[in-house]
Amino acid sequence: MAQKNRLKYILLGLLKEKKQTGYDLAKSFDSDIGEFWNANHSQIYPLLKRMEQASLIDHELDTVGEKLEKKTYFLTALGQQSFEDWLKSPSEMGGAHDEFILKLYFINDARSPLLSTMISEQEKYHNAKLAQLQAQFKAKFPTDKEVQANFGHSLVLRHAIEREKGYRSWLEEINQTLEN
Amino acid sequence: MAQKNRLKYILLGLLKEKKQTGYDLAKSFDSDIGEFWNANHSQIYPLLKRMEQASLIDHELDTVGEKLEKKTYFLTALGQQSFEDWLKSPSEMGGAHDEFILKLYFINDARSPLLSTMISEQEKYHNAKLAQLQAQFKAKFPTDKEVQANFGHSLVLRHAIEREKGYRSWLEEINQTLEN
DNA sequence: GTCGTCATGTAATAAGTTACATGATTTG
DNA sequence: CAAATCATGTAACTTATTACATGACGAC
Repeated sequence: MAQKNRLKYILLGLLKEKKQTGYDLAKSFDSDIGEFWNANHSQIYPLLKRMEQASLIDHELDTVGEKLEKKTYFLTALGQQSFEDWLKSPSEMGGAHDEFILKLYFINDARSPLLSTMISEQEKYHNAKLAQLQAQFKAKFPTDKEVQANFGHSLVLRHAIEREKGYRSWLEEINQTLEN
Repeated sequence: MAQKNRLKYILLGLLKEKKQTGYDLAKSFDSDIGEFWNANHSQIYPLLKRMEQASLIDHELDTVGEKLEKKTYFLTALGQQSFEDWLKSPSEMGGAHDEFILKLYFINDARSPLLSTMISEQEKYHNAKLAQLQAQFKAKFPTDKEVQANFGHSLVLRHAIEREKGYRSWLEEINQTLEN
């Protein structure tokens, strides 16, 4: 995808919240934001360099132990501005990528023997996912105080939870249709 | 995305349903399947060539009018097999790309003045989208007969509809939270 | 002292977008 | 006869994945 460089803005956003290393940034995609975007360190490190050349970010060198140097990146004024501009720009829609749905699209016979295993595989996955997200929400937002302090984060998690609930009920609906 | 060549399987699936040209295939992404994947003709034409070299598909030349030649592609036995194998393989999860949610993630102050316009922009879009999808469903699947004949298609559309409903109620939920 | 994690990079390849380029046919 | 659509392709570029490569630090 030669897209609109969304990763750049994600990194700016993450760095705006807290100055951190490329390694830290890469880990961010393991939870929360990972529900809606992903990136590997091999994509992040070169991009950070380019962003620094573009004066969007800068870094300081911190030494851990004796030798290990790490680069802690932070936003410049230009980076701040660029990020705000992105937030204000209209959001582009679409881009859902779901391989299971892709497959379903091609199964036009409701009696296909493939359906039952495919669906139960999905149910298993999405049930686990839902449980995991709900646990995550409870852990991160136990009271309203945490929600207030991280409103955006909470909304995104809630969206992921709603998505999974919707997915699950859609799968159930399919099962019911199949039973008739 | 150096992914798992999902487009290849989509093209195989579409060609399995009906032999058609690259141009036709490109148009398929304007509706239905476009809810879950997209591709341009500039990606499709070269891929068709490679798929033909790999003996997954073959083509016949049809002449339209006096001069215009079009290549009508169809599956080979190998292509059939490759497609069936894909259907049977486990589906990989994740890959939702939603720029609006990405932005929300970074708006951690519930009082941000950006929120209201962003949300109403989204409501407008998703309401329109929902209406469009529902109209599409009614047009393509007016009775149970059509659903039976194109079960997979109907499920995918239903999923898109459920997705939009979920999105809408999530946005409403946000509005309610904001009013307090 | 080794195993897991921290930490940073590059290279090769694949996938996807945008722009360039051309020409025929159909519809109004 | 002009505009929309049909039809096919290439080129340049960006984005993303997988694999290769190295080494330090911390905990047990």
